[in-house]
Amino acid sequence: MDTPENVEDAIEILQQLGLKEYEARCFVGLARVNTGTAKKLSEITEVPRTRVYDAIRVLEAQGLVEIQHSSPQQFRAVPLDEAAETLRDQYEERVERLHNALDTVEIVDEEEESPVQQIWAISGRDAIENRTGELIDKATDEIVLVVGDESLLTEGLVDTLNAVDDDIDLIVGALSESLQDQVEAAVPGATTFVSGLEWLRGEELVDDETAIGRLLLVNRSTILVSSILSDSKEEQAIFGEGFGNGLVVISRRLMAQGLVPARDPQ
Amino acid sequence: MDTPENVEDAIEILQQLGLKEYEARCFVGLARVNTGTAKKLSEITEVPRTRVYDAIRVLEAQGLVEIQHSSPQQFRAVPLDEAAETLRDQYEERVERLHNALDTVEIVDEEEESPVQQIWAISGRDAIENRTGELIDKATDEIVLVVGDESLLTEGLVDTLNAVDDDIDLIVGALSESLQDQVEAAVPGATTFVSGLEWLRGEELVDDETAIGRLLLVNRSTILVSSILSDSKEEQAIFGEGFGNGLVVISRRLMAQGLVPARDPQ
DNA sequence: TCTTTTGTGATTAACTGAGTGATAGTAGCG
DNA sequence: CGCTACTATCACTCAGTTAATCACAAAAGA
Repeated sequence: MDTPENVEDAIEILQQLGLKEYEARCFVGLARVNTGTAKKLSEITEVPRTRVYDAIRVLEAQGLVEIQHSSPQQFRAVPLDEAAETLRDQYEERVERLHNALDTVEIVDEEEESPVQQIWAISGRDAIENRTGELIDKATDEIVLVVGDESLLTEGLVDTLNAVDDDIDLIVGALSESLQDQVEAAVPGATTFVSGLEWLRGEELVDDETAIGRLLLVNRSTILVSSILSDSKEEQAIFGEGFGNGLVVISRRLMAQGLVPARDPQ
Repeated sequence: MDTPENVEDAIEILQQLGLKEYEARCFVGLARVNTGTAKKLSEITEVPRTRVYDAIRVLEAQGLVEIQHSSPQQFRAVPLDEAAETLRDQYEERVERLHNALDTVEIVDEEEESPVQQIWAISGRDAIENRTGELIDKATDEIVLVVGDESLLTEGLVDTLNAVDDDIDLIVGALSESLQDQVEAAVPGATTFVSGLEWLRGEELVDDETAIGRLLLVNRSTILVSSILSDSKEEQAIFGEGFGNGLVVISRRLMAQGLVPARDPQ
């Protein structure tokens, strides 16, 4: 009995959302019993009974739990949808306040530098997807995108691609035919092709623990390449701007090797 | 110089969003300078230089910062909108995973109890507003709402009220004429009135430090009363269901005293 | 009245994060 | 080259927080 898989998951997620361990355990406990006393909760959640009260109070203050002030006190969790909504509201408020606070100070000192060879690293699926979207939105001439994994072809990405202006060349590659089919179906406006990316093998650019993620070249001058660590599944990317950028050299090589149906190799 | 008002605010908010102090300081620092080295950041943010690297790495892993692996390393913050979007994505993912995890276990034991006199307490503006919305959505016959403060008449509440079915009596009271006017303008379908809520004075129900928040009676059987602590501005509510509920007795009293244009007192 | 349960507060232990110093690797410069 | 200054990483201390346990008073039930 006790602590099924998902219960532990839920507790962990709640902690990521900012709750303490006891608070998370108590909330999950309440989500399982509709209503309960400190004693009952303590038994279910393995939280010391005397600490349940504190945890519940915090949860109550956050609007996640209701308290019935009888003796013994009864507790119950707010319905999950409501709780999620409350957390979301809280989050949105904070982001907005952050936005306001930073907007008013971002005006700062500093003389400009003009570095030439900038290559930046970013991590995280969400961040990379957002950056991909930004770059696509800002394209004026040409977009070359190679998608390395099915899971990267998200709804958001598809929407972004379909919103691309007609007079921009949109070329989307895939690592397999099935992926290509998916791309073709989802993004009718794109020219698609299949690329094995064999050029990556035999190079020291990528080792066995790394799978190709995505590859984006915008206007021949901005490029983003990502990989997915096979163990952690985390996505990492490097990103370069400027025509003279070293990364762009790599992209030229891609062209030269016929990876991409280049139309005008310089 | 150093640490303008808003910078401190931003740092605090970022911490609420889950960042550590150093991480928050570094992010805000980067938001101010576009690009910087550890040394520069250390000067701006007052974070020990040797700790900047750790903080930045964490930020990078979360997709909030980009790193240029040169020597010296260069850091820069992801554009604010992008960062906010990334944080939002992260949040949504977590809530969804939480949803999934709890949905599959919420099926739990427990025999039912049938308590009669349940009065529950909930706290927090967002939570109470959500609960208010839920109750209004579920109304079938009558909604009586008294809004005690202008700040509570939020966009969300207005939308909820305007979505109420036509054949449900919707009666909205306000504490002042100006508030009433606002209500009338925002919710054309409602019958409005002004109530001074003087009945509260002279009772021991509310002390000087507490202002009336909202008062909601749905179908004559579910009631929610909230107050706003004048010092902390925190909203607290009590909430009762069931016709025989003691709170409903209070609502009858409201009716009897003509607070609400009752149509059928008993 | 007595016993059990319930709620609160105090106390300790374990941990995490803030702050500091030591050290190895890297640039620049004579 | 070889020096110095700087950069990046690591190891460590100290403080504040959180987890965990205990002691005790108030309340409930017998």
